[in-house]
Amino acid sequence: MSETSLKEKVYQELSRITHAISNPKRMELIDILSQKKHTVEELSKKISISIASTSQHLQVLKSAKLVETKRNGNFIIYSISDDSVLRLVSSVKELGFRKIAEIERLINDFKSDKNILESITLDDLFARSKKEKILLIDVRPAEEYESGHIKDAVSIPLDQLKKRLNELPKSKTIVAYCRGALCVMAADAVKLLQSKKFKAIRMEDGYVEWKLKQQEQN
Amino acid sequence: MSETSLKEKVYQELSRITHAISNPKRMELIDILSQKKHTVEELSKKISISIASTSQHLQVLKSAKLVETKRNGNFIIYSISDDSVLRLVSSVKELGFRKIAEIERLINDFKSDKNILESITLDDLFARSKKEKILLIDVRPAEEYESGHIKDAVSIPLDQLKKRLNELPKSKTIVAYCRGALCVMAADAVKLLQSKKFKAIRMEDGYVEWKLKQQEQN
DNA sequence: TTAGTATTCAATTATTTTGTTGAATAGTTG
DNA sequence: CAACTATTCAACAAAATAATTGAATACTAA
Repeated sequence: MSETSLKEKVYQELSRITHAISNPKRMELIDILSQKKHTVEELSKKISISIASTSQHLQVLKSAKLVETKRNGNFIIYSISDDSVLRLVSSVKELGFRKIAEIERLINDFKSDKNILESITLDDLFARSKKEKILLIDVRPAEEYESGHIKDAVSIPLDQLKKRLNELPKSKTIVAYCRGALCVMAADAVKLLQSKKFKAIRMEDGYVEWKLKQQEQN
Repeated sequence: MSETSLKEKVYQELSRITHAISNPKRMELIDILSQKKHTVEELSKKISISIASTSQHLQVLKSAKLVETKRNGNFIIYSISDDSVLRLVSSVKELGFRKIAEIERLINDFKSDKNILESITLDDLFARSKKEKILLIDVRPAEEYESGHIKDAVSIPLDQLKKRLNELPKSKTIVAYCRGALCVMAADAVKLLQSKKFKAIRMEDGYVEWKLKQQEQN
């Protein structure tokens, strides 16, 4: 009797974790925080709901220990609490991208809307970098790069790319990445570069995927 | 505009997956199905709610593509749809066992209630099996063993153990496993064996954990 | 075809969740 | 200390969820 009760409590606690990301806005919050720390106000703007609502969502995430807070001056900064959260989200995405026809359809629509053609994965990048000279560029906003980036990547935020083309070599293949499969910045960068006769290609994996891969190998 | 809308739809679909396991009963269903296929009626008994409710929960899981069905005679058999579901659940548990104080407390209560003392992990098992002679026994019900088991494990369901002690050697270390960290059968087996002067120890990982580990290595 | 049975559907009720607005709070900074 | 401000709390309405019971369905098997 007390046995089943204990068991039920454990399932209850476990489902509290998944409950925390069972809401689209909270899932989006976690995804945004995976890239970089943010204040409540910033997050509220990004997910387009009121500050009070955002705060409530963040508290759900916090009570499930998925995010943590730190004060900085007047602001409270939210961040992902642990890399195991990244793994959790990554496995949800894996399942979603693989099994849910609706998501596959959405991603294909997204790609064709944006004229996203060829792309490589992290594994492809490693393989190619052994055979040819590659320049890896991170086209996310500079703050996100500073908060963490793939080894050997150079920061060239998308909005600076046009002005900084002279920094880039025509002899190397340029690989651009941003926030992952659903981010359009790297594709835009590649389109610009290709129109200027650079050898450029998009990588669909981002910093988070690289970080998780690093850990696997240790 | 259509960009954010697409993004929102993706988060909505992703959260549908986590929503599916954001309920204790459904989490338990997935956990039960991780061991073995079941009919609706069997599942209903195991989670102690009505058949109609169980059916409805199963349909939520099915629409999120976490489980799938197959007819067998009069019965409809539910099973986990894909190993990526096991990975998802495993990452939820990892996060839960690591970060949620409440779960840690519950597990410790559980262990002390059951007098569960020493236990080893799969990694420990591999290491020890190179140094000494080990007999690995699977004490789950025979059906679960038949549905899948750790390589080289011998099936001795807990309720048969007493009668089959003569099959077991006193020279080897006996390692018993069942369904994982929250399953008490292996602990009971070890207690019985130790009282009969066997060298016995419990392994906290189960078949699911082993299966996921196998895949990692390929 | 008919009887039988496992499962699903429908309708209902109690409970929980989401998002809003406006007030309260806590902590910083001058 | 006092003013300021980012964040959280409280109260509410609308919507969604979980579980039950009883009826309907879909399939099997004789």
